[in-house]
Amino acid sequence: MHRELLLLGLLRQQDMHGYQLNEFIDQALSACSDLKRPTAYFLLDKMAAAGWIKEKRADTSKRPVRRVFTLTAAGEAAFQRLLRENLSAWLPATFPGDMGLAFADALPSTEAAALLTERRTALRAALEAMQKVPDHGGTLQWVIEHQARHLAAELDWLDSRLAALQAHPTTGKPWRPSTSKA
Amino acid sequence: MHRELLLLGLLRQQDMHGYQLNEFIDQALSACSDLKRPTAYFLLDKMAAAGWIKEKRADTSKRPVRRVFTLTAAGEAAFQRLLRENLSAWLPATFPGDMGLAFADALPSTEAAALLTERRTALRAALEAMQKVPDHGGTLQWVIEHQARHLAAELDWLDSRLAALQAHPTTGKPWRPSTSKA
DNA sequence: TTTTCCATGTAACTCGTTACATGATTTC
DNA sequence: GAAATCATGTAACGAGTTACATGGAAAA
Repeated sequence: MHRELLLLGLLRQQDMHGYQLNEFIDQALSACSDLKRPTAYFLLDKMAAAGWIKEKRADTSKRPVRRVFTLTAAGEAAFQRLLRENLSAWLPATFPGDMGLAFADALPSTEAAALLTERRTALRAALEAMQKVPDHGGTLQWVIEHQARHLAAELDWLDSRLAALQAHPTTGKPWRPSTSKA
Repeated sequence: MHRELLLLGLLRQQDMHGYQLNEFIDQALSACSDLKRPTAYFLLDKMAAAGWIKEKRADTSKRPVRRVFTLTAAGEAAFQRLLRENLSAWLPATFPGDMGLAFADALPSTEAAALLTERRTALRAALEAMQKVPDHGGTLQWVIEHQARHLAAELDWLDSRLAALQAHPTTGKPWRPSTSKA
């Protein structure tokens, strides 16, 4: 649903064609969405069929004939609905890196520490990259701040883990999946 | 990849059949994975075909004939590889709730505040639910702590946003997607 | 005896991605 | 004239989910 919200939100502010949308998402919104080109075209077609947006073919002087999309009244209504839905709900983030953590005690703690240090390096790089994203103002900036907070929390957590690993290296005694009945 | 890691990790500690795996994941690991039943069966078949696990049909006294899975040497190697891969990399979390934030300035700030307050309530509920998850010990506990930290950071951030919204209610001037060329 | 639990599976579908294909236009 | 850019699309695939189907055993 949040992909539709993204496209509607952009088109609401300004008529755009597909290529333009993709470019902007890639550049300015890479932190906040990973929408791919074919997916965007697919969704645009779908929303056009649903009557949320309408397209007009423009600029015959330009070759592949740009399809410029405009929000309809129905599209504006859908945007309002999706926006409220998204803002009011809390959707938990998923951390793919957690799976490794759960089984980290399968390794000697020195090796776990070494691997997590690698992870820390990658994390720092991501943090620095984020600080170079240009400010687009408005609540778009909220997203950047939001992510920055989480990255900071992540770094904190990693450091505390690493410190604990070095303070008292555990001897790798893994937990066991204790189901109620053996 | 992290789904395979999960199944391998569990089977490494103890032979189990599909139903058992699903049950455990649902109960103890709901915070850390959303692996569904049919997906688990599918992956088990795939990993059996790849030679990572082997099944033995057990307990003829019980009806649907349990398929008990055991890790092979190749499976152990795969587990080691996947674990190291996962621990050493940093995979960014995705926040589906961010999309609404980006367009929050489409609403009057009082309404945005009201909606975010709803979100806050849901978040608090999630936090309390997490504190009731039983302790399974080992680094499985790391996952719980990790998520708890992020939930706390999220709550912090939400509160700071809400405070800011109430301090100086903005007048809804949305940002615009400024591509380099108009 | 009827319901619930155990334990399996499969078919159809959605969503999203990768990779490929086209063709004109500006730039070197 | 070759290469990069603009702008579109499509085909094929993969992963994952929903919903459905089966049947015996234990419990009510």
